[in-house]
Amino acid sequence: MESQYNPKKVEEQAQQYWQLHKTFQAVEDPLKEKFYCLSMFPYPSGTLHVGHVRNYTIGDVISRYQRMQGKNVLQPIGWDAFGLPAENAAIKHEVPPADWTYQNIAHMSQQFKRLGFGYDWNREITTCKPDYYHWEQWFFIQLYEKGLVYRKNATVNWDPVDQTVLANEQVIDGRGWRSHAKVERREIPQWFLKITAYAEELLQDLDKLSEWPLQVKTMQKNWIGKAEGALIQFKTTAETTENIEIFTTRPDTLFGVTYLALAPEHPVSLKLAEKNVLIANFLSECRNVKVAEAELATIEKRGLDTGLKAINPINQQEIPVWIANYVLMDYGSGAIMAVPAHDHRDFEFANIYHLPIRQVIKPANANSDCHVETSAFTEKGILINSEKFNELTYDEAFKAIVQYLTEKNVGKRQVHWRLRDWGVSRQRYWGAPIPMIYCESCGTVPVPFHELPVVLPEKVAFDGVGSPLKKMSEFYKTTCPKCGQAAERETDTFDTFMESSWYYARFACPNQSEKMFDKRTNYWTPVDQYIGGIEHAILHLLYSRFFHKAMRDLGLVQSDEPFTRLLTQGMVLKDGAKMSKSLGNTVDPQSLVEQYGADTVRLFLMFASPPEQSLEWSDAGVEGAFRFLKRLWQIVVQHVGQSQTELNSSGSPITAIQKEFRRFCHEIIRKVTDDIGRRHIFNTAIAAMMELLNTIQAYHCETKRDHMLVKEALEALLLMLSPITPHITHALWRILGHEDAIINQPWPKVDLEALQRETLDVVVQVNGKVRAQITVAAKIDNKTLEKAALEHENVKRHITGKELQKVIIVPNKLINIVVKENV
RNA sequence: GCCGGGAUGGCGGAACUGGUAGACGCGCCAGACUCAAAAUCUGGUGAUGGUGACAUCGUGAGAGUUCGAUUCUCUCUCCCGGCACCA
Repeated sequence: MESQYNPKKVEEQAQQYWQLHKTFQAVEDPLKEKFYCLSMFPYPSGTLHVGHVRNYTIGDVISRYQRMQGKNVLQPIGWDAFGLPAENAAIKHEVPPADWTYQNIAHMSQQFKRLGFGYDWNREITTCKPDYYHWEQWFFIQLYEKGLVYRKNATVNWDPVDQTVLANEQVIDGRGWRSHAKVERREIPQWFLKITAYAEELLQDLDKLSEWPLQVKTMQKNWIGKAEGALIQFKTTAETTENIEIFTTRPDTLFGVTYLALAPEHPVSLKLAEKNVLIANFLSECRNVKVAEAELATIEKRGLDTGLKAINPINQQEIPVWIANYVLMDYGSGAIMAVPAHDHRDFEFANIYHLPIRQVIKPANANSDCHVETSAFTEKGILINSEKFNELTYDEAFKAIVQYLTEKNVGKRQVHWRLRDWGVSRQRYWGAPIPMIYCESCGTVPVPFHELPVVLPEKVAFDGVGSPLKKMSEFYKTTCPKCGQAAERETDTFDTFMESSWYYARFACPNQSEKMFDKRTNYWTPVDQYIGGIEHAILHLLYSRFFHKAMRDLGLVQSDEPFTRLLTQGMVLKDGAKMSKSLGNTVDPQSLVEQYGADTVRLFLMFASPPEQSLEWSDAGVEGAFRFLKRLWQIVVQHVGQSQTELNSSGSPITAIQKEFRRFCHEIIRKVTDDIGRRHIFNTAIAAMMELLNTIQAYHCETKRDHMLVKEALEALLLMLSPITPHITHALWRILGHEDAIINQPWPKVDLEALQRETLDVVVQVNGKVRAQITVAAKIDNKTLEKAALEHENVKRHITGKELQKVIIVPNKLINIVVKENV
């Protein structure tokens, strides 16, 4: 027996045991309740960072806890291996993206293993390998054949010097990161998935996700953004341009419209620019803004009066038509009716260009502030200055005005979604090839299933100027599957969100080479517990939900939603900023593991803050976790070494101290079970276990019964600690004398009888301030309790000479005596 | 700008459903052990006043509801995440 805690040795031995016994190999067993626990798979960026360790420790703790509850647990791991950083590294180090990626995977796998996570490594997935993206390409074609895929123009950031498309991240202050040239918005044809076909279901089914954090559901709801509104036609005075159609959620403000505003990319804007140099110049200025909503929403509002006039269909008033840089082409029809009195953005714009502001809504109640001279009044209220619609409420006016417009055939009610279809084309090399062929005579033809996968060549020279695929005739030159004539492949690759939208289902059958999924997928899916960063609250989780529903409609999976329960971990920050390589504020978990061992690092990360909160990293405190484990080791070793002959045999009945010790021990089991099992809050569970160890340490062990009680407490402590620090508990369980490994033990049970107590400490307040604490019999009635409280010296001091108003009793906790000064 | 979240001792955090603010840990202070140091152990530790019992103040700022507010409502400040090509 080791008298000193040696983490390295202890951890190697435990890991060897798990490997030898294939402990974490998941086997489908219809007779056992399954539990699929998944942490979002990592991008193989090079080395693990603290955020990774936190994420995967949470998953491992939950997996091991569920295993102790008797579940058949699957916990897989894989690599989200396509992506931009590999291309950057390729340029920097002159190494093909594939080589760099595989090296990183090899290194990070070792780090994972050293941390002792209970993964089924047989199911490892690497998304940049053809056996994975084969089925992504296959699925894409399935969607294409179902009409859920189409091609249209979309705007990208164009670097005019490097002649390449830039990611938003690569545009810094409006300029390309390498060339420093001003980026331009440019339209190019791209492939889209019709996620909007599922908008309604994606919105409705949020209600089914009872075990998702409310904040994530709210964000998704707002992102999908179902808006009831109206589509309204405005005739223009020029005969050459067609009508301008706008979408609004506020048809009740139609009388307040003082101008129309078009997006710079609006067809009418483009048409006007053809004949007008000023407009053309303005449009080209608007092009120097990167493709990001945050960018458009924060730039200085600028506009140009086109000279064109439009007619308000409700009152035939003539209003000017402007082009404005704050109008989004992607939302609604790319044109808006501007109501400066009742919209913040229109108000700001109208003030800059001295456009009229006409109030048509007044507050419904007197409490609201409404001063349209100084700011827009955006609340829903009562109509004024709106002719026959005056005095109507929002709901009445909405109905009446839309009905009027419908009758005149110039408008109609319309449901509008903020959600846009998902553009999946990327003009990059390091991604899954889009399996499409362009034939001059047959048009666009999908690659036949038997020719899949379209394999991405890995041995490439990568210079960063455009995709190497566009220069590789051996890749893009092919023949048309329909007519057999020479044709060309699509050289764009998929958005990497494609790979991460279905990997969770593939983990059930990663070695299935004949089809995307098999019956094992139905056994394991949906994921019971999904864990990942809060930064994925919208995009990744929404895309996965969409894929799951689309897969269901193709008969590939059986459930409606991919992830039953979701835990969104907070960011790991250092010095108040997100830890990232670019900021140079990363902490290397590897050196901590070498210094203290994996258990200490795992324990510290789980103890430092609750999982959903952001974690401010500090080096201090790791030492404290290590001290706790050293102390645990010492106490177990001492307990085992305690000679039985030194102990008095205890024929006497159980003492009050022994009873209280056991009560405390079971109270802790109850709390830790609740914290880990229900609340998923590990820091408080660990705090409780630290209290238990403190209590065990302070307990004087004199009799054989004492020894038994301490043993019971230590065993419970090791079992409860084992999901968090699996290695040290593996060793100490053996030291306590157990033959079977702790990994096979069930979770400890609370003895409800042990929890019973005879006395209670009750707080006594006078007018809400704590004045005393009294110890009373647990079964005390309210009258006796009140009497005891009133008799306490300090309470008396605060109530004598005052009039007793009432007494409030919170059972088993608190009594508040409310008194009033006698006047 | 819009959507979502956060702010509690010197620091990380606790207080779960409106009921003792500061559990647990770090740090710090004192003591024990030691020739000495490290390690370890014991005690103390929100602020102010008081020998003490105790009292007053105190959860980003300001208001409100309540017998009672870190918790609920309103207004504001600062910080973090997302905004569709970072993953």
